[in-house]
Amino acid sequence: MKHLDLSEANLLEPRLLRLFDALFTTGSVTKAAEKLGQSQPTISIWLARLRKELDDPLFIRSAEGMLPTPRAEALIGTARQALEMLRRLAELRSEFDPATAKRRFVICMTDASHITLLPAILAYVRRAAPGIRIEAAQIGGDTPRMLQSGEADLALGYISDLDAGHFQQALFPQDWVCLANAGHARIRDRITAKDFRREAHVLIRSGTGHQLLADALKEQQIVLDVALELPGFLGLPAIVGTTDLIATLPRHIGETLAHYYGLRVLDCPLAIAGFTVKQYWHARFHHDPASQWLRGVCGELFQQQEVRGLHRSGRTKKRRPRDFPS
Amino acid sequence: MKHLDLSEANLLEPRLLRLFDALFTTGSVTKAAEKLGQSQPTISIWLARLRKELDDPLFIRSAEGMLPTPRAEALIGTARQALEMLRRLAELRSEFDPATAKRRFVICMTDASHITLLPAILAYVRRAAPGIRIEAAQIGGDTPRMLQSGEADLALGYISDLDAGHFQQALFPQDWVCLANAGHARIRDRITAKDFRREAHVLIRSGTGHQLLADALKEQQIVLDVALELPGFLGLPAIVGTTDLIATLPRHIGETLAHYYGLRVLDCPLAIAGFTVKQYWHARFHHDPASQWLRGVCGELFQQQEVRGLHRSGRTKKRRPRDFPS
DNA sequence: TAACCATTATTGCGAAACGCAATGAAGCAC
DNA sequence: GTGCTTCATTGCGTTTCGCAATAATGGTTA
Repeated sequence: MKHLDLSEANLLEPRLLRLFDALFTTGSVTKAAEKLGQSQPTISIWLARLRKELDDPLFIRSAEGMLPTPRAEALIGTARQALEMLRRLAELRSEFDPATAKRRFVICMTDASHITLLPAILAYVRRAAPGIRIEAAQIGGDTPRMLQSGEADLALGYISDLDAGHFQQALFPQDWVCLANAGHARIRDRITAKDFRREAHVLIRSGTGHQLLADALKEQQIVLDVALELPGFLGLPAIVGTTDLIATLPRHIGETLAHYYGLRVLDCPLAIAGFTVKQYWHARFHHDPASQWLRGVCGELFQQQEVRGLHRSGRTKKRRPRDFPS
Repeated sequence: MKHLDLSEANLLEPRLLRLFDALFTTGSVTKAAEKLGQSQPTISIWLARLRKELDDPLFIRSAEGMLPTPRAEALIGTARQALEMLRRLAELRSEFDPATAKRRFVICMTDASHITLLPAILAYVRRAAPGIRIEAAQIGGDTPRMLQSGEADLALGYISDLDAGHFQQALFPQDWVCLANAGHARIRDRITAKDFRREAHVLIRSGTGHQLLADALKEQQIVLDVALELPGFLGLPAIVGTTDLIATLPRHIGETLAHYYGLRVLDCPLAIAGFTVKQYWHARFHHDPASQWLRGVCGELFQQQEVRGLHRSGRTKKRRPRDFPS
């Protein structure tokens, strides 16, 4: 053993504390052995070690049994306190009871999720965990750092190239749909590729899929007639519902908006890469009961059967990502 | 290992507490290893053990180093308290400062010692340990039990057949002298065996040596003219100083009384077994600093050069009595 | 005083645990 | 993809452990 700071040497091990307590209580090495589940010779050796470490005989043999010395009497109180502290440490459990807990969860998500996911989360939480508050934060380049630091508890959406130290769980896949005015003059039950090129369009310049749509258009050398670009989804339903403009969106947000605003949902004629909406959290919180509960809720609400399971981010080679190290 | 009460299992050893603290502080297994004086692989193994015992990863590797989990943050306070308690236990020293201590010492002794020993003890203690109170108790058959229980701290005198578990230290030897009136009509500078038989005597029916004197008289078939028997020493000087009675006493008490009351000290013509005055204490208190101080004082005051050393009571065979077991 | 009993202390040994050099794996920068 | 730092794992010599067997101790009894 390398050199130790002397003030750090010779702290009593729990078994010696237990011995001290048992011997003080019983006055017998034999009885203490029984109490501690060891043999009598073993306990005699432990006593020798305890005597050496405390530099005192501690207990003296007599007709009445092993009697404590003044030093044993002086130390027993502190020894028992130390034992109690160690027991407390062993017994401390992390628990999270949604019915009674009071705390705030910060969930990073896109604007679209405010419409597609947040209402269901909120409804669930208000019913099952009245003391819980939800805060939505913008998903973006800062999201991984926020997850690691604990500023954010969860991220919902699609994050490419997430670095190590995070877990992710697939919720549901996304392909693409077109929205049109229910009373559109030319587009009835389906939209052809020719229609798609001819009609005027409204685009959303934000959100996860925006870049995927742009990539697909470029790749297929299609130039759309973009009559309107919006920074978010706020005015979109009103625009599509009162004009003949076409909107191309991920299915989930598209079907949701169509449902609420009486719009028509059409299969998108353009081949656009799909993606999977996932939930992400940092490995620090993997075992945290509160974190486990929250992502359990989201899993229950949004996960489809065919995407069950979870993944650890980052490169992995031979071995599967571990629940935790060692 | 035999079956243990499950609630007693898995208390953290001090080295794991130290690791927890060091890792929380440094955020690095390598730095924690340096701090704890172990190699990095060793500390990594300890961390694995800590993780298993607390059922949590505790620290997650990141670019910023090893970051604590919520469970680590929840437990670190209690872990540090436990460490502090163990350090306090290790650092607790028994000390006794005569200049400041306030307590009572009970010393068992004979009546004679009230005259021969107690004044010197009292004078010393009042000067060197003003907060100390001395209580004299009667030495007798109950003395060993009182020493063991702590009711008495020390015994001064001669105890035959003291059982195991006690220490003893010789102070001074005792032989016998005769006291006579300084103006005695017939006894001048010496008393012959003939004088001894002819003269009238005063006897003390108590004290350590009384039985030894009786044994010697019986053994030598001498019948003394006992004009007076006293239960104690209280009236003895007045009797011897105003009559022609002879008193036969152990030398120390004899010379002390002669000095105070102007009596004549004569070598005793009768062969009486001598004995050694000792101090006795129980093994429970052997290392107690307060007990050590008190018997150091008595040793300093009363011990003569030729009787230095100490003995453990009770039968011993092959090995010398141990300072303490093991 | 010797024998006996219960309890504590010690010895010798097979088994278990430990610490670390060497090396693999992980995370990140270039 | 390479290189660097740090954490995790492996294999092995060394140390420590628990206990059966037994010695020693303290006290009682005949």
